[in-house]
Amino acid sequence: MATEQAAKDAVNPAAVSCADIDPGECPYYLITRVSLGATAAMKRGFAEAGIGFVRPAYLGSLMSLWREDGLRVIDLGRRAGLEPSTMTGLLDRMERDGLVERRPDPADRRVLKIFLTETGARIRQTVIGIVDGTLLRVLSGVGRGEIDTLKELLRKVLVNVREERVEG
Amino acid sequence: MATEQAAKDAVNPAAVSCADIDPGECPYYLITRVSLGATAAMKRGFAEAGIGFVRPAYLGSLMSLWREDGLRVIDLGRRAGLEPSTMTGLLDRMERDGLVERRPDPADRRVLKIFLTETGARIRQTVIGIVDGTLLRVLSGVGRGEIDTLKELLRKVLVNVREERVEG
DNA sequence: TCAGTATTATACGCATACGTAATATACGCG
DNA sequence: CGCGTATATTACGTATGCGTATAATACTGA
Repeated sequence: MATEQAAKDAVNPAAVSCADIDPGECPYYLITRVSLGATAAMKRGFAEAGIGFVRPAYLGSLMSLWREDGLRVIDLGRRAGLEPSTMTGLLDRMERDGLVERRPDPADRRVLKIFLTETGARIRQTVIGIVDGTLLRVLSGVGRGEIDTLKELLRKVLVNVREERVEG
Repeated sequence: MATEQAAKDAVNPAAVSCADIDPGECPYYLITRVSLGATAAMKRGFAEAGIGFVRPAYLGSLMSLWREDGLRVIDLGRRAGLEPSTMTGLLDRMERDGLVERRPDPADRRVLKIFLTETGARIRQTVIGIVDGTLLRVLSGVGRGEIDTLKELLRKVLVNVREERVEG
């Protein structure tokens, strides 16, 4: 029956409950610690490659700019998944570190367009290599199919948390 | 053959590469955004339940103290997965918000033991209910077996990033 | 005993992220 | 045209986390 199938596939409270208070069993604990640990691994990867001025937080913006240079602050934030107010400080640091520069848009004086510097453009392949290498290490022992599953599940959760935000 | 099996199970670079620069395909992007989104959802859950003074960052420490009250700062940090220097500020805020208190240990004057206040102990069931409820929403549409898979994969990754840290 | 080392917690500076408020500019409608 | 609204960005305060340095205390071996 459809009902039985639905019940079978439904979330089982026991599978997500943190009532027994074992961090290793709490998805929230796992996600946040993995996120912190992966960020630390990225930071170390950049430092060891001699480009410690590239911070993990820059990745979303750099990736977006490598794909399309000269984006507005707000569009860059949308693609990186960050609030506009977060972008200000981030871009301050990226500018300080010589990766991007802000240029006014003559067509709309409210707008600043973000452009890669020569350095920001040049490090592209190096950075991608470090990100991929770090992911290989962090995901070592996880099979290819499992990685696809992981990505699929995380994408689903990401949709849920974004809807949460909108509803509120 | 063992070799063929190993090759089959090995991480496929194509599965983790961020070279095509699509955030939705990059596990690092997914993990960090899900972590931020889940934390925001927890924060909202507490606020809506009228206990906004409970912050998501307190969860690891609260869970540990509900299990065993009177832990030292360093042991609390180990269980919550946080550095000692991070614990100082966290405990400052938890103390300010009336959830815990520091008490000297007569047996070792370097040590401060952390105890739940009456409030900190009383909110236990409420907090666990909100955490579980938030996880149910965030994981809605994800089947029970998938959640177990997700947890298993995250635990494996967590081990990897912790080894990374030690080796460095 | 006491000199050297280890442990515990904190202090401080920095990075990263959010929300709210303020500022400057653009746009739409009468 | 000009007024009210919308948009883009920044400013500011706060939370959360790390690393390094420091202070106080404990331990250990000669």
